[in-house]
Amino acid sequence: MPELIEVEAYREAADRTVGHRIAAVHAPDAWFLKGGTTAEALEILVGGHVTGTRRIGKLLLLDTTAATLGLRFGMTGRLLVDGHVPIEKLEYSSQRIEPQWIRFALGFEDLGDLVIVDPRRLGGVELDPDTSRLGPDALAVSLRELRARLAASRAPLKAFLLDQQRIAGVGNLIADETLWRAGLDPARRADSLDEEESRLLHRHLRQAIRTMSRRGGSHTGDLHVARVRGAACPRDGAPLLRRTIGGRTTYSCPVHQR
DNA sequence: CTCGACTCCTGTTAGC
DNA sequence: TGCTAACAGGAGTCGA
Repeated sequence: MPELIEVEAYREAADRTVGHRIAAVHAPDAWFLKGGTTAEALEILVGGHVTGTRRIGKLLLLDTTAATLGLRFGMTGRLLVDGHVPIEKLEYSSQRIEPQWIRFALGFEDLGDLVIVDPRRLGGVELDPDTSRLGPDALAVSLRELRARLAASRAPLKAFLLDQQRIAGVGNLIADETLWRAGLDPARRADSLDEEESRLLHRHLRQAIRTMSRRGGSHTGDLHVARVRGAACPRDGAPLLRRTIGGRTTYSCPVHQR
């Protein structure tokens, strides 16, 4: 699913639109418009041009001369820009691109469209979204800040990592892969980590994201092949635990994750 | 305030 | 073969 890794690929693709004039807005699905945004309100974008792109966690921001447009992809949202498909394979989503799954599009002068295809409609589009409640991006957070935030949370580690207000960009697959690599039990209270464990979490969060980015997506982790019922830990062969933590299916190794 | 439970969306897949 | 029900998770809301 689109986590930080996929959204960063989307952002790089969206960078093609910088400097191009917005000729049309296509918003056929009112459900997809969030935060009071309407198709009428989106018309203010027409005539302006894109000045830059940003990403905070899983939120992609298109800065334009008229307003900032926030794009969210939920679990099955894909971005197509000028005919390019940044992420070919999206875990848990269909490989096909059906016209009825087009939830939003921008038409550009001298460039193809920017299109959001989202079968399950869990993503959304919002004008000038509030970003003040998002935590630091998972790739940018410092060890000092991570440690401080861990110490302030009694939530299970897994829930801590999934909470976009604490750390932005981590979804279910990055969370499980990171904790598996770090050897930390997803059910551990966040504030129970000592300094060394905090360091491990910080290091493996960055390394896991970097490695999976290089491989091409959040589904390319070493744990991922074992994210099925009854599978064994790829590291030590122990039967993996399958639990619901933080409201999400969580796989972990009872032997090396403590 | 913090945290967990619940809800929404719908294509895919497992199972009868 | 054809159908149903479970499942997937990002994000917001609500209540203890």
